[in-house]
Amino acid sequence: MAEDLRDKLGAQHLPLRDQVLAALRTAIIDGDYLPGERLTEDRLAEDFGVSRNPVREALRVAEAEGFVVILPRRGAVVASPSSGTITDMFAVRQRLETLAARLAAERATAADVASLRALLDQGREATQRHDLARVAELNSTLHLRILQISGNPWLSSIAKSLYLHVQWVFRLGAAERAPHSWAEHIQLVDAIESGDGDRAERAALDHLDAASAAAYENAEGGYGAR
Amino acid sequence: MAEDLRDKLGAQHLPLRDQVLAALRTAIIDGDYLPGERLTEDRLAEDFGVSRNPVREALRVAEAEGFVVILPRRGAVVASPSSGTITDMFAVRQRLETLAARLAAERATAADVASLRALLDQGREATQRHDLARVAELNSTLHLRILQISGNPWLSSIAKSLYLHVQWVFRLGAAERAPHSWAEHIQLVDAIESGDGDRAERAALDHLDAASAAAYENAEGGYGAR
DNA sequence: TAATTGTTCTTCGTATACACTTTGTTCGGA
DNA sequence: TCCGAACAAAGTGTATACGAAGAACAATTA
Repeated sequence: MAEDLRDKLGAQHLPLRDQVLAALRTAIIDGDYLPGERLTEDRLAEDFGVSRNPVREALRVAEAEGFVVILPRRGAVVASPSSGTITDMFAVRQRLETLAARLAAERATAADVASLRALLDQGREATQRHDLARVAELNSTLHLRILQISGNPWLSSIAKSLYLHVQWVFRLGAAERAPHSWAEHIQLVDAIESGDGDRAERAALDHLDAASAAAYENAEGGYGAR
Repeated sequence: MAEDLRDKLGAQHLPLRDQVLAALRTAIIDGDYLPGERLTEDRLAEDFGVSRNPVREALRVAEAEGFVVILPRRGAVVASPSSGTITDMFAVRQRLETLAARLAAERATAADVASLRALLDQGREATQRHDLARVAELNSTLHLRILQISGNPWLSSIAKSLYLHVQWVFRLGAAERAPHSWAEHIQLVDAIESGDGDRAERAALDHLDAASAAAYENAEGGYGAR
């Protein structure tokens, strides 16, 4: 990689607040900070080894993204995704990801399709190796890639954020449903390659239906306010 | 999300950062700060009469919302909505607002419908008085109200943010197309009242098509990168 | 027991300091 | 005149300290 060169030129010293935000997000998604848990500024500052300022800025963005709730004069707590919001999230995702699939089908170049197929291959391989973590990672990458191919930045950024939340909820509910979702992925990529928007949309819909059904199986008795 | 908690506890404080954020948003939407304009922290702090901290926190959120772009070590500039993003925004809005209309139709109570009708009446009245500002305001309120009735917080917050951006782009492109949009609004509310999701979705679609067509008429020669 | 008071924790906002980048300017030399 | 390097200015990024005020909880009192 030529990145070491750029590092030397000091081009991108990404601000502490962004590192903190990223760390905070993954900590929440990974369940290191559990829903309802209190996140005082001092504590986070200490956890991440920075001063309070970057922490505060990261918290504001995390609030805007829905990962934490900030109570005036009382500070931040990790948000509690209720089973209600799962339904809501999937309803929105359905509209958004079907659109993404359609746009991707209409705009995908040969190179785009090739990159999707490559991910599919890696996914099949990882599934055979029972490398669940890798499968989940590839799953994300595939979805994000489709969003990117759709070429609509709004769609992309909104769906990306939703997708993170879905991951979060999934992990809280323990199981990842990875194994059988790859068949649907193949359908989806086939449809995108065909350039048929309707077909791509239908494939995305099937995929989401299955995903939301799986989410509900996991969700039984998992969430609840506290 | 957890709004019920909120208004119970930290009643009516309204942190400065939120006031600054609101002021910043409206300043940008109203064109007081023009796209590409540089927003130094000191300047904003002075404009709003606060210190740098609240300003910084507001800026981070404004960045997450897409109103400003923050260049590392160089500060914030007002974002430049290009004509490309208008198409993208309307594509997403179409998916989202049709969903909102459907959900609203399925869930609206008699009181909900009444509040929509009240807005409609006020809108008709304001139109007769040629009070354009008021008409635009009622227009927003109506849409936001429908989102609220949909009962899906994700949908609501995402669409709300998109809606703000649409307003922004509209104002930059000068004209507001308020006058003839009320007929469509009436159709929409009628459909919601009927409880027929399909019909409501169709009405929302018609409305958006008209709006996006109007946006394009305005947009001709309006935007352009700088 | 119920109400009141006090203490403590923590956020919120202000102020200040300083390192480091980026940008703009000036000035000497070809 | 033009070029480039040294220098100065502006502004962000981060840390730290401090006072004010709200909220929670414990202690005290009626």
